[in-house]
Amino acid sequence: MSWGAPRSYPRAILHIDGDAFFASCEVAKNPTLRGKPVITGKERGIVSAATYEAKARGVVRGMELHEVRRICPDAVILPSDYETYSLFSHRMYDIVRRFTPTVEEYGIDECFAEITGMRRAFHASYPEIAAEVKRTLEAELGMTFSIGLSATKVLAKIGSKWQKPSGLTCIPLTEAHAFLAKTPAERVWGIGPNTAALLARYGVTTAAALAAKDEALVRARLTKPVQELWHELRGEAVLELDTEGRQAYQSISKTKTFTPPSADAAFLFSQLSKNVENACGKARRWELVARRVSFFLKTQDFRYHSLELDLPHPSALPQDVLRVIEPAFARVYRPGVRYRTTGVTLLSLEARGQAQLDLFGAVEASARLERVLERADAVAEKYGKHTLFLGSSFAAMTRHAHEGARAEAPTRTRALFKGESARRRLGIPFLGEVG
DNA sequence: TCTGGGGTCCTAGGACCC
DNA sequence: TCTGGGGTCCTAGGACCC
Repeated sequence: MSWGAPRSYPRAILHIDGDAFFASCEVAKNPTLRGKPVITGKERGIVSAATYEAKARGVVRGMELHEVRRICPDAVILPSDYETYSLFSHRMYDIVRRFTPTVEEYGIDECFAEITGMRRAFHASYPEIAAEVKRTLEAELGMTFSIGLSATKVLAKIGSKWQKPSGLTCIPLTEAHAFLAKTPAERVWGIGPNTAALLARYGVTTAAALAAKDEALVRARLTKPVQELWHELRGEAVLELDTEGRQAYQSISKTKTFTPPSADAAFLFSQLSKNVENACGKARRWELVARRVSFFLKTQDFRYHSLELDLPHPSALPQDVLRVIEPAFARVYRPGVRYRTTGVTLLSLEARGQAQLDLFGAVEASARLERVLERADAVAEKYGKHTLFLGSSFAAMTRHAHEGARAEAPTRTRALFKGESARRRLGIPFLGEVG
């Protein structure tokens, strides 16, 4: 800024981050846990979140639970309770919105908030407002938060990470350089391992070095996301807060990793079929239909092989999606190659009601199926998710199925019903009879 | 964190079309 | 038919985030 010294806060943006959020929610929910090493993730067998008491004993994210029990025998290990975490998350957003309407919900445990121009209203400086937000959150939610205050989102993010837990780090532009000099490039929001490696080739290993780079070089050699970071690190806000929240999903995906990896076509297709069923179920819950679908197989060495396809008409029915994937499967699958993960993504989503009619009545035919699926969804809700599934998903539902399954082209999608008595009671036909 | 699941956005190159 | 240039659209894959 050649025209003068930078103002401390041309914009005032907070980044607010819940400390050890899932574990903290458990403590807030059950105060007798306070002060104890508490861990969530029991259902996965690895640590999802750990309180600072647990971290002090050497527990880290991703650690296996038997290891946790060895190094910290008195750890309280709990299953994840996402409904509670989501509730606390919304309470956090609502509290912050009492201070400013400009709040971006970003992840379950964090948000951005802009308080530019609000000093007069609060009769307080920006750091004082930030401190009051922090105090209020902690008093009302019973957990601690780490907050960063600066002129851009990227700088505020650096601030909230600066001191954890329960930190309040203010980075006025007049002092930004000292912070950036101590921030490794790869710790900047938006710089991952690949970009960090690229920057290192230009001699850039700290945030300060990136901010100091010549604009011409940045424009010519670096990607748009990095160019935006360059502006943000220099105190020029180019990433605006998104206060709209999620209007709709851009895509819905379901993936599954299995061990050991498999080269069995029938098994892999049945995994994809299950992915399709799950993704379609989510789409129907959101009353969305997809125009396109992509699926992938991931090899043992983490290479993706994928294909993106049009659906004949917008749909959230697994049968419609599988009819498109089935003939394309062979274009992706290579015999003899072992795959570790399958995945399906529904794309070009739109609200269910606005699906256009096509000339051949496919929509009407689907509508009949849809009614059946609605009943099936009701069964799932009542009796559990795996009561009812497509015949093509069968191998995936059966333990060790791939060891015995034959590697031949997947058969037509046919329904299979496990809970015969429940089916009769609810008057649900076999899916295959209807399709 | 040698690697789980669910997302978003960007980009390079090919196809297609004047 | 060859040559050239340039635009748009599509898609596979990359990169990053929580």
